[in-house]
Amino acid sequence: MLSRLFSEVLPDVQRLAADWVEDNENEDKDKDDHDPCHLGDDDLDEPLEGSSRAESEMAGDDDDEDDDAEEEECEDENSGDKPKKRGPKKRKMTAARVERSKVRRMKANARERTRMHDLNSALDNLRKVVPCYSKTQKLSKIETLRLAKNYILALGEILRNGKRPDVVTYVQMLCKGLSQPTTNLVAGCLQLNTRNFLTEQCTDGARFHMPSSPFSVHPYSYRCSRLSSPHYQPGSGAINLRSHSYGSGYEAPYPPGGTSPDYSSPDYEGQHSPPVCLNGGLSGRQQEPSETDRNYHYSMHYSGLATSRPSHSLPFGPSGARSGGAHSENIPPFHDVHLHHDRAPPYEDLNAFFHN
DNA sequence: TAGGCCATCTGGTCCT
DNA sequence: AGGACCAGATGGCCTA
Repeated sequence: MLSRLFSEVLPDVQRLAADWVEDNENEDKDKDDHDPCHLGDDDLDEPLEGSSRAESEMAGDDDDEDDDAEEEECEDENSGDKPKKRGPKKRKMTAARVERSKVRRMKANARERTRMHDLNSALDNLRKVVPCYSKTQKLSKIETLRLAKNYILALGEILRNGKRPDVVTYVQMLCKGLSQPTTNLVAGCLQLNTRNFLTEQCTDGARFHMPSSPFSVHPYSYRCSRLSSPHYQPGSGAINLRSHSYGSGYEAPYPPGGTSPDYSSPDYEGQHSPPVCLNGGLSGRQQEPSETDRNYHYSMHYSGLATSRPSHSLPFGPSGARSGGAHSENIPPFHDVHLHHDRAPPYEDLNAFFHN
């Protein structure tokens, strides 16, 4: 791959290098006739000089002897009346050296690209395991990290308390510090009307009570691979998401404290069949849904999504209450308001969530 | 058009 | 010495 890249680019690099050297030499003649070994201010090769040989060998460079000869010549001229400078010798930028430098830089660039691709790949994997996964409308990197952090804290809080929070509490925990679009997205994924949600947040400060969710959705009624769990009673008070017109591109979060997605289960359709739908009121980096997406899109409407209230005004903003862990003093108490899930989640299930 | 997000390039630093 | 990692700069794309 790299070798192919080099073979494709090398001729251009050589040509560019030759041009560059030619230009440089012309400039040198204009302003530095007295110093044939002058290196311009834009001599970017200096810090990378150390690795030149290995890479020149890689590039099949045969000009090293010439380079050395030129260096010697250069040093001889320097050894005149000027005092000798310590440290590494300044080397003249020959065409071969410029070429090697560019090859080195290209290799470094390729590595950096690969590294960033790996990083992005890891971020994609993270997006798949945090709430609201979407193939078409990805969370930004920073929002993914924030949501992941909140998700971990929320799950930890559930573990600690042994109780499941109501959906509003859960969403609020997830949305701490998130941008407005992401907050909308998360709330939408939980099928929560964000108008109520946000109003509740802002009128009740860091502590809040359970609002009446317009959908009466229990947070643990998301698609769950372990519906056979004795603790789960499908269709009992919670929206059966399976009967929904899935496909907004969003993946609901796994039931917090409930069950883990069983990727091996045929029931679990992974990230490809999101459970809830939004109406496009998200203001984030949205892409036009594909025709396929539209087929199962927008079955719900969140009229309150386009609120102009900045996210940082929310009581759970970055400077506001924090959740989870030892810094949970502002965590609202969890409420169990749904009849069919009003018992603490079995810890086996919780553990299964982390070890699926 | 401004702002957000992203990919890429680049040079510096640190580590093995 | 070479690679990994990092942060700054830059330009493109998209959306409000």
